[in-house]
Amino acid sequence: MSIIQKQLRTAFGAAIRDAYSIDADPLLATTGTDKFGDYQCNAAMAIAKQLKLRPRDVAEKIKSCVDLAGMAEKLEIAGPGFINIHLSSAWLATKLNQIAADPRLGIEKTANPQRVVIDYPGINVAKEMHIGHLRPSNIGDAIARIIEFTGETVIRQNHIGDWGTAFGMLLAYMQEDAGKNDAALAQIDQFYKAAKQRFDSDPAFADEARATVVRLQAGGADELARWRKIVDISRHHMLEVLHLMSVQITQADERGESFYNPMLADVVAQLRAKGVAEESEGAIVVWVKPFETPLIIQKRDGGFGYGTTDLAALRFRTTELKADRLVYVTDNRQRQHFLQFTDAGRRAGWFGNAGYDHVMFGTILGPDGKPFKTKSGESVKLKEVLIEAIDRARAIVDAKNPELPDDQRSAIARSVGIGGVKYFDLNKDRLTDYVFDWDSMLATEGNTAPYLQYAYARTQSIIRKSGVEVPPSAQITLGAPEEITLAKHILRLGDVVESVAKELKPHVLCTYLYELATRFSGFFEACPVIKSEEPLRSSRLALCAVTARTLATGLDLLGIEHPEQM
RNA sequence: GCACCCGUAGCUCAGUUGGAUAGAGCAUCGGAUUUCUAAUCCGACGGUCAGUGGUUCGAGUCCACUCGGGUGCGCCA
Repeated sequence: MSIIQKQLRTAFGAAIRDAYSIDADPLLATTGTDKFGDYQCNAAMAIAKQLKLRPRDVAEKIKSCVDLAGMAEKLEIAGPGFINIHLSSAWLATKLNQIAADPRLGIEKTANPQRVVIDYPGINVAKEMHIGHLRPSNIGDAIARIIEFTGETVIRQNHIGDWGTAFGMLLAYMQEDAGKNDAALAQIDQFYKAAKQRFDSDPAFADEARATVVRLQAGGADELARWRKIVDISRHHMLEVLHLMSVQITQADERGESFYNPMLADVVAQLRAKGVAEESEGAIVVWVKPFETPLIIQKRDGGFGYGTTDLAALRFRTTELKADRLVYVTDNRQRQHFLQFTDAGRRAGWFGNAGYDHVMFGTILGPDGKPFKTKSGESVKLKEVLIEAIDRARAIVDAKNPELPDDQRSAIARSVGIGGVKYFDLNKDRLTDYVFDWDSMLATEGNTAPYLQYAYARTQSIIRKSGVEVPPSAQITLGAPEEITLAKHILRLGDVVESVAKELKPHVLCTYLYELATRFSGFFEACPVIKSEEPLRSSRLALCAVTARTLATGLDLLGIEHPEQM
């Protein structure tokens, strides 16, 4: 929960009630610029309009009624009726000391935890992970961590693509040669492409592929065994890559499309019974308002598609998993499909009271501004990208800090390389497409992971050199402007976390952390710590320690590591 | 044809339920270092917020239309 905003909101809400006997939103906001103070209450204009009074008079009245209990140094009325709030540095210091003593930095867990089902990263089986899996893995993971941190019960669902007609052609292709059955994933990836080519060009093979799907879906023992083998190989690879990029997904989170297969017929039957679905051109479909093409629930040949699976999963999550909130992390290209199947699900009554968020994101582009592909037009393998990130980071570490032991440089390179890729991806609003650019990701200047990690390493360096074993619990006093600026920012973490958990926009947390790092750098330049006399030394050391924990907490929530030294 | 997303500084992007003189970074230029890690900091330059009209105390933000870019749309996922 927030520390500053919540108190201000309560105080101004009460003041408005005292002054006008109405409940109005205090319309609290940060000022954005220091000269207007730290926060502002913008309620006076709205209330003045509602009650037909003069805004400045309303602002005066609110100001005279509000009791901030020492929070503010002064309140000023400006412009048409803004009430600017300048926080008191003594009050800030008190609050900062409170959160410094709290393992969760003063951020309370929610009183009534919700069950939040998060669907990510939705990887397809039988193919190596590629660059397209970076964003759902990364964004979904950050969102899961953040929501979990607020105290909600997070249920991760890795809705892998482990079912469907593609497996028919893959199994049929592999069946042609017994040797292919022991293939590794890299080969299966090749088989998949070859099988698809055969499927498109060879009608006899296509028929065999379709027949194989039917046998698989009917539970044919041989087909099932070979299918399981492919899934196992794929899972091994998937978990390895996700682990390499520090994504918190385990096999226990896996609930693939195949899981829902036994429910699909019932889903269709229910939708027909409820009058949501109808027959059209031999298929069973659901028509959704503005769209000219329907959602197909059952194909003319009797088979089911992903729309049916998504509906089955929706129903499963609200009924069996008892979800209070459903979060889906997918490409924005699936927007229409999500509008369609969620509308169908809503009409069927399968949402219950659960909230719903479709977390969409844009495309990663290559240097040419088109979706990122290799020169030959192949998809870029995610594992290779991650390895290259680590290699590039290693070269930077070697150049900057050659005296560190070899294994430590390797560990730093991993944190910086992976962190650089992840932060670059999280740092922008999700919907913007971006060009994959190594130099920008791994730059040590600007709003990048290495800059944040460096700031953290500096906090640790000071603490290390201070000779104090345990981070000091000394009282923080705020004197220098850089100290006050830093303190104000630290105290905003709760507001930011709350906002990100609600809006599901990790880039807001990135911006917060970047500003935190710049403010720490300003403090670092202007305020000597170790060289200062007591009690200033201990106070500043404690300020470093709480800054460090704030940075570390934020980076943890983004799934980005923070080495002690760089 | 139908639908969705986007358009802000030379470049990459922020801009919280509508709030004050639209902010950062990169690049460019100019400064700071016998350092607590310079993987740093300070300053300068840089804007018809694609356009037009509307809503109101107030619009980058909301509404309508236009232009421009991207994407998705019956039996694949």
